[in-house]
Amino acid sequence: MQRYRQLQIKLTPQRLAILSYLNGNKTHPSAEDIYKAVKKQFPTMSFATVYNTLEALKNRGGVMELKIDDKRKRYDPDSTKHHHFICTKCRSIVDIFKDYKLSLPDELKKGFDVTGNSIEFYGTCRKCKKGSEQ
Amino acid sequence: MQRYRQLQIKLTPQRLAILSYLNGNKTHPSAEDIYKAVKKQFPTMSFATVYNTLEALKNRGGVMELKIDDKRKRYDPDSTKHHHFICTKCRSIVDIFKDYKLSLPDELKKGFDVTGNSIEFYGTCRKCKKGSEQ
DNA sequence: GAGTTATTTTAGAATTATTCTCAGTTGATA
DNA sequence: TATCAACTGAGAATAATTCTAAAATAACTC
Repeated sequence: MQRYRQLQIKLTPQRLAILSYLNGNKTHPSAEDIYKAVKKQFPTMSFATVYNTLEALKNRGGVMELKIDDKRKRYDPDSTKHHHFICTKCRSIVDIFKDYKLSLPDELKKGFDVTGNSIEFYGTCRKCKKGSEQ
Repeated sequence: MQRYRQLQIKLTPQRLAILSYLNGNKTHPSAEDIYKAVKKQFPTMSFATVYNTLEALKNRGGVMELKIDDKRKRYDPDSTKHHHFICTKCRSIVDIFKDYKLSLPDELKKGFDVTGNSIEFYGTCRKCKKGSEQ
């Protein structure tokens, strides 16, 4: 919870429930996933609160917004630099921790400042591969 | 136009106008951009036609759907393998043609089949960099 | 611990991108 | 040039997200 104090946001019970749901969560949930989970504890929870909290966290680096799903935004509580593998069969998302050193092609090197990059791998995950081999 | 015949879709005047707008277009337009542009020639053009055509093209590899913009889908008529640079100041998107050989970290290598990857670079583009140096 | 205040919560409305519907039209093929 | 599956288009439907404004409250001060 120390971590949350550092966020410098008002710690309401609703926000703590959202933070606790996100903490260590590797499923890359959507706003709706979060809403549904937290609504169990706080039946009056509204989407506005979910989105407000996510916005506040985003601005403070407490969560990353992923544009991986073309239907809805997904959120990743791990804001340390990493990439993603997306299974094209089951749509699951796996974190990839590896520091790829990527530089722009020579003709763009001058003039462009690169501050970061994000890689998405596509393919078949372990589970789906096993499943199809049966 | 030879290229379009190969797509095996019915070539209606509306579709030809969309194809002609997309052909060589490096702006990564949204459905609305396409709609507005083509509506000039075909005032009765509807969004349904734009989306139908994009769907048909997508399925045949004639266009790529980009999840680069968190507000709306963007479309890229260049479906050859390439990556993108997104300027965090002016939001412009620049194509990056370079074949980065990326492999998963060792612990994921077995079990995962990678069929492709997509890289987004973030930073300041040439124009914005120049602008801020004035 | 009580008072103050700026921030947050919430229900519901509003907005926006995308998809759907279905009647009327048309490109492609024979 | 007739046929028909595929396409167009106006508008309605859907779904994710944002906005609104009144009531509630966390955090700060004394």
